[in-house]
Amino acid sequence: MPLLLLKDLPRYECLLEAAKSFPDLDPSASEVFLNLLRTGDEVFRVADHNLARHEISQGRFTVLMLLLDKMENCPQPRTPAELADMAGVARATMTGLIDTLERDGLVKREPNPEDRRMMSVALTPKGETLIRSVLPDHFKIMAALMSQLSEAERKTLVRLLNKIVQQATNLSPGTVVAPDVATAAPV
Amino acid sequence: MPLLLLKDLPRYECLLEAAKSFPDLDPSASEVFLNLLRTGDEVFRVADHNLARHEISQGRFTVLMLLLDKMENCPQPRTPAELADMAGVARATMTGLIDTLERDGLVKREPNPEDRRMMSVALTPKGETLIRSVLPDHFKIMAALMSQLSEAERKTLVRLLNKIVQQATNLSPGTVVAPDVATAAPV
DNA sequence: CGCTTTTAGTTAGGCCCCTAACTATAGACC
DNA sequence: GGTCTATAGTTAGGGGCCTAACTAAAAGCG
Repeated sequence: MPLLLLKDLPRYECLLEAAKSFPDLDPSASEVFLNLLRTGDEVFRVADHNLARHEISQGRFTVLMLLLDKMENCPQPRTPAELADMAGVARATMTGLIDTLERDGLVKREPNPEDRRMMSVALTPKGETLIRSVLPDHFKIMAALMSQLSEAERKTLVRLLNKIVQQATNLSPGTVVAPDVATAAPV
Repeated sequence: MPLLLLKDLPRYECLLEAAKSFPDLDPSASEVFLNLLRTGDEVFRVADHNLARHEISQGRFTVLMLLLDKMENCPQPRTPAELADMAGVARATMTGLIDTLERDGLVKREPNPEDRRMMSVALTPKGETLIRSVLPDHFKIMAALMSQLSEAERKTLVRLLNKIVQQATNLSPGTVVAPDVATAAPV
């Protein structure tokens, strides 16, 4: 839904050509980058389109999934802050999500009597019914999307993706990618 | 920036456990799915964070890149409709992007004298200066993100991603993933 | 106890993204 | 020529995402 990046990926030859005028451009790295964003976007759209048939978005789906406590063995978030952390969004974003979910009667907020700063969020019966009705199709979608990959290929893919995530988290705190970035001329 | 999906990915064992109560759940497929979205999101954030230092977003960056005609050999979009198609967004979205880019003096709209329904969009000198100032860092970011992958791994990754994209585009038109989807009980 | 810092959550404002509906022009066909 | 359809672009309205600023409660500390 979100990404917006070159639906028609530039041809690889074009990247190689462009590399001549941009010394920093690494053609194969750019190719992976673009394909990764594009694939993520495409997969996201397919899953989201299915969820939309049940009138919920990815964000709402994620919140409901996190609150579904019948998933044994998984730690159970209860507060907006925990939900935001696990979903990887800002707390203000989670406030908005819970607002609309509560408006639609899918979750319920209750104040925590022990710490009056905190809220406790829980699924309503209606919310649980909805999320359970969506899950089978969602699982089928995921299985269908990956159906062309062997088990070995899936393992390889996850391993390579994790290498990138690792690198991304290394890069994200400082965000300084090269010495000259800090001293680059202001625009 | 956009995705929102389980920053802390559920443990694989948890998926296996959950598979017992959800027959449609394919654990390895779900694992790939979640890792793919998470990696795409993480990579997107890193790139976006860098672009933000130059006061532009991914969407704006993409539009400016598409308009930068010094990339030889690449077809040159000129109208909002072409830009929208190549960027993979709705035309209304492109209208909004061009609105803000024009407001900031980075692009310019001009009516097409031959077909008065059409507009022609072009970079201003200010826009070209900006995009050129951003590119070196952006290329470095992409290279850094992929620096842990060998050339062979990059090829493998692109190949596997393309398998998924292929499957996603197969699935997207009909979106019916299994026979019982159409006949599922309404919620 | 009172003051400061920290933490939970919300509010305010903005951008990106969508679909649906609308305006205006162009093209096709009688 | 006049209508009917198709196309380009915009507008309207909504959701999700963000950061920054705010309120309220808790916790640390003299």
